[in-house]
Amino acid sequence: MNRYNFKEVEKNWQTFWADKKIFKTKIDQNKKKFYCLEMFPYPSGKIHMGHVRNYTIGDVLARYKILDGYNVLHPMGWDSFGMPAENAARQNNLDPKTWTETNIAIMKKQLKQLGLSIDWDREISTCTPEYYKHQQKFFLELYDKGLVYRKEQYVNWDPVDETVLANEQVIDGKGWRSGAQVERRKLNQWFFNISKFSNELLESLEDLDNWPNKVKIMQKNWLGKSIGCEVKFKIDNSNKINEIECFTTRPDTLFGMSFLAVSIDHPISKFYENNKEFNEFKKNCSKTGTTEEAIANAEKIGFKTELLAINPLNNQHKVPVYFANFVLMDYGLGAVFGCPAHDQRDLDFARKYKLEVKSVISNEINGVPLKVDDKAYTGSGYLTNSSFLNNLKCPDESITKTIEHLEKNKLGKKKINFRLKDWGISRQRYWGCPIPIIYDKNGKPKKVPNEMLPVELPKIKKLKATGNPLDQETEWKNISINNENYTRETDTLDTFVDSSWYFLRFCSPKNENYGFNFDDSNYWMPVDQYIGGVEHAILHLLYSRFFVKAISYKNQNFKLDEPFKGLFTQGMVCHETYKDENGKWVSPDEIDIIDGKKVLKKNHSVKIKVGPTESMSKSKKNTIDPQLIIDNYGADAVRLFILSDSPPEKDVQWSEEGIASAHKFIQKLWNLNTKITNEINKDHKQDTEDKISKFTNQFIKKVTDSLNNFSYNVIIANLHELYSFLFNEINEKYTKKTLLLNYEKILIVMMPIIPHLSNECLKLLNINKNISWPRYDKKFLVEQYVNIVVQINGKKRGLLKSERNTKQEEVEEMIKKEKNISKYLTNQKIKKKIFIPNKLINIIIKE
RNA sequence: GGGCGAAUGGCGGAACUGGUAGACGCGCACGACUCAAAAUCGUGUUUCGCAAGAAGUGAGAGUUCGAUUCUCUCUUCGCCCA
Repeated sequence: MNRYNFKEVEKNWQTFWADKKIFKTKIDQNKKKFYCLEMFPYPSGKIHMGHVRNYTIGDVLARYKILDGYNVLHPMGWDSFGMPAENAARQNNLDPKTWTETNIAIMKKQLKQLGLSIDWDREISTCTPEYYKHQQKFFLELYDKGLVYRKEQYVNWDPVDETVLANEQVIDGKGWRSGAQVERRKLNQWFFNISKFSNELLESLEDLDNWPNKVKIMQKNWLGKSIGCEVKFKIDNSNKINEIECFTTRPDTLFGMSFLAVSIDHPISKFYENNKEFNEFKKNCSKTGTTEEAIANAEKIGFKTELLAINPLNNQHKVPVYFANFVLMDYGLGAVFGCPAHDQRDLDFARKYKLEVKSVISNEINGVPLKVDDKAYTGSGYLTNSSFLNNLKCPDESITKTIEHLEKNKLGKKKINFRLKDWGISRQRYWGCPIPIIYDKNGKPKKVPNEMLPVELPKIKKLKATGNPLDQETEWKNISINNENYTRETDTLDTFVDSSWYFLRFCSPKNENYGFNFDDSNYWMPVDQYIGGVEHAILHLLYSRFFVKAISYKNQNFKLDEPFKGLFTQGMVCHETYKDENGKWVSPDEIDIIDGKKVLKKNHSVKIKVGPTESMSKSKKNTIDPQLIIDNYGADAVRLFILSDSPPEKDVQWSEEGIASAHKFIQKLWNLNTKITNEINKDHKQDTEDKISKFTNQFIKKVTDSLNNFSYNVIIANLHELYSFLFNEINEKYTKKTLLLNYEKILIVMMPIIPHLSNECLKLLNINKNISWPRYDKKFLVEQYVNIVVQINGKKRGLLKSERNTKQEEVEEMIKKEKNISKYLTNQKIKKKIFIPNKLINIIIKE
């Protein structure tokens, strides 16, 4: 028997698909469209197993939909701006562009080796001027719509590297590269007004039925809608400041108030500009990071002013006003009132500054206030100690009633607040999309004129270790328009902007005047199935959703509520971890297995400690290079294995045994094909048609159902069942016609999973007609004989094989004849019988 | 601290709207082929028990004729937010 030469076969098919442009897609109004998109990769060097899994899952779906008669858009591109290129450039003195392009070439070749059904004519790369030109136009479009603005914002500043750090680059308050203590510094930054759409972003989540609930909840929490109240507090003893307005979600605890806290950036801070101690305090505050977590975990500190605020509910009670580090200017109004008894943060603050702690909640009507020591009480109960609010059920009734009272007396108003902040898009980096803004000599920002777009990145010979690279390019930075001198904006856009609209670009990747063509986007959008890692559950997906809403905003030609109709988040690829005697990580390819024990390859006597299975990462050295696997086992084997062991949404454990077994199975299917081809050619006279047709139709149903549920691991199990059925069944039993008819369908069903082998087998059978997804015939799904479970008192006591639709009385007769079952019934009184046709009979007897 | 989810053999996992728990694969054991090994093929493989049988889906309760599936409490783990 000839061995399957996967190298040759896979290469031939990949060449055929590429040369004939089999997966090139055009608009076809007569066909239903299906837009299948996987999150595009960052070109970091070569593909990793995570990519293999992501793109295999997508490819199975795309190929299935093509066969099922859809017009499928399945594109691929490169998220090619970003820090790694800049870091690599700094370390090895390379041009980020060259570095990126080299990586793209390698990874594209690798993706092709996986046999993906990609329309490569639509390939895009976000770092090309052809792409980011349109992004700059979008920026200006949003600028015109009032959705872009500039303001001062705190950033993480690394004083040694003289650069701004992203939150994840700050480790324990220190810069990831320099190790210097990170400071908070204010910089002028550009923002997208995403918070304008907070409510829409929240509400249209409801319509996303094909999104994982988990992701929707994460987005909901991120948006963080809270219903509260803005309350005005009169200031008693100042002739400059009359009142301070606070936002609160718990106005009902006003009678427990013991201080007012405002942000150091609050407008009233201008009255303390010359106060030495206040400036000292401000400086202290800048030592904490900018993340919510850092602020939450930092010690709560305050600066006491001489001001006294009055409780608006009784106009009597006076409390001190503090500047505090835990109040942020961009949440609510930058001012809160503190009720220590019922808020942990306020309690910590009150204990530190020895402020009053007054409990205003009791667990019964007319009860005593709950005692609060070092834990604030935030649960439910009834208001007490609260004058006319006493005995209101809290939190629900008490909050509504308090707000009603405040509104009626013009002391405050109901306010819906979101946690979501505007999206800061300025990055002090080189390898990103330049912001198309220039400044006149007064520093006033102006749009770069349309005819001067794109603002291209200048070539930089050597990136300096410190500072903002574009800021140092004086020749590029200074320009003159109509004899007026201007300086360019030297920040680039957050790379999340690049990926917020690439799915639109795929609809018309070559469109010249605008990022996409409306006819194209109307046909293709929304993405029917988006597939990627759950790590993008919040930011990337939220930003993309915002972008689509922002483009639709005030737009006659383009209306789209949501970019991604369906979302699927796949799990990670994991592998065992290994350590040697010294506790150093060891990679899987440094390991041999001798007598079932894992030992170090170089020195067979050194035993390896096997650690837990964890997601593949370079730092733990437990990565497997897909290239080696493709070379040794072939793409079909890789696809088969990466889908086989776990459901796609869960983590999968990569194992050497697993991939080897997948590879063997490919060989077995090939041998089976040879065997079947021989039988077909023999064209036996007898025909047991029903058996194979029944199997084939059930197989089609199972696989089709599993494809629609993303139960791809079950499909692989079905393939194994298929193999053992055909291998044992086909000998000399079928006519050529029957065998061909069924086998052809089976091969088509296998195509999405293992396209190379299935196509090759079909070719050898000379089947060239139009291939389409087979329909199953329901008549073959109905079994003539069924197994009926016999239970006595709910316990299984036997199985009866009977004809379909056998009546209860007949089943009971059969039971009487079966000694093994009827023995349980002798001399017993039957209380009850439950009969489910074709399934089960349960006989209840008296104990 | 809050939210969400998960828990099934030695391992990964399957089980449609409550109706035969453990499909399929890995591993392991035995057998065939072989001088031998690899490869391949076959048989077996939840636990206890020689067997009949009994127990069994993280633990405990509940609903039901019947619960891996539904409800409640708890434990452990994972993810997200703080």
